[in-house]
Amino acid sequence: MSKNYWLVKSEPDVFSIDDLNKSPKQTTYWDGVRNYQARNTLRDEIKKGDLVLFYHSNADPLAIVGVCEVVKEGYPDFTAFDPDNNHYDPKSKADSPTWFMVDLKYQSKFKKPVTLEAIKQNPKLKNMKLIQRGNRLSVMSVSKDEFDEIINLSK
DNA sequence: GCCAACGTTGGC
DNA sequence: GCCAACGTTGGC
Repeated sequence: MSKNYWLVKSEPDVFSIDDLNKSPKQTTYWDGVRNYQARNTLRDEIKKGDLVLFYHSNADPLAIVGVCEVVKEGYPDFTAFDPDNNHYDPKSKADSPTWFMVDLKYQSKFKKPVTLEAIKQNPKLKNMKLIQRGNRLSVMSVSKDEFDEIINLSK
C-alpha cells in the first residue's frame, strides 16, 4: 500500500503547528471538519502513515509550515455530540455519526515556510488544489510530486 | 473590514 | 427540485 499525501488548513490563532508540537505526545485529533467532501476524505481515504502538510490560513505569512503524520485513521468526531462544544451538530448521532476525524502527530516544522505566494509562482505547483479558484476545503489531497516539491522549497 | 465563492437551509 | 437567503471561509 503506497503512502498518500494531504494538506490541512488551520488558523494559527486557533491551532498552530507549534500548538501541535506542544500537544501531549505531539498528537491531536483533527476535529471540527463540517464539510461533506472533507468528511469523506477523513473517513475513507486518509490512512495511518500518510503524511500531511500543515497550512496556516488567515495568518501572516500564509504558508505551509510543516509536516505531520496520520497516527489514527478516520473515526467519529465526538465533538459533534457535545452540546457545549463549538462544533456541536445535533444531526450527528453516536450510533450513526455524520462527522469524522483523524489523529495527527507532529513530524517537523519547516526551517523556511513555503508561502502561498511561492506556491503560486512555482509552475510545478500550478495544479495544487490549494491555489485553485474558490477552494475552501480544509482537508485536501496533494500529489507525491507536489509534496516533494514543497519539501524541497522548505529547505 | 471587505467581499467573492462557496455550501447549506428551507419555503414553495 | 428549484432557488433565494443566509452563513462561512479565507485571501486581500
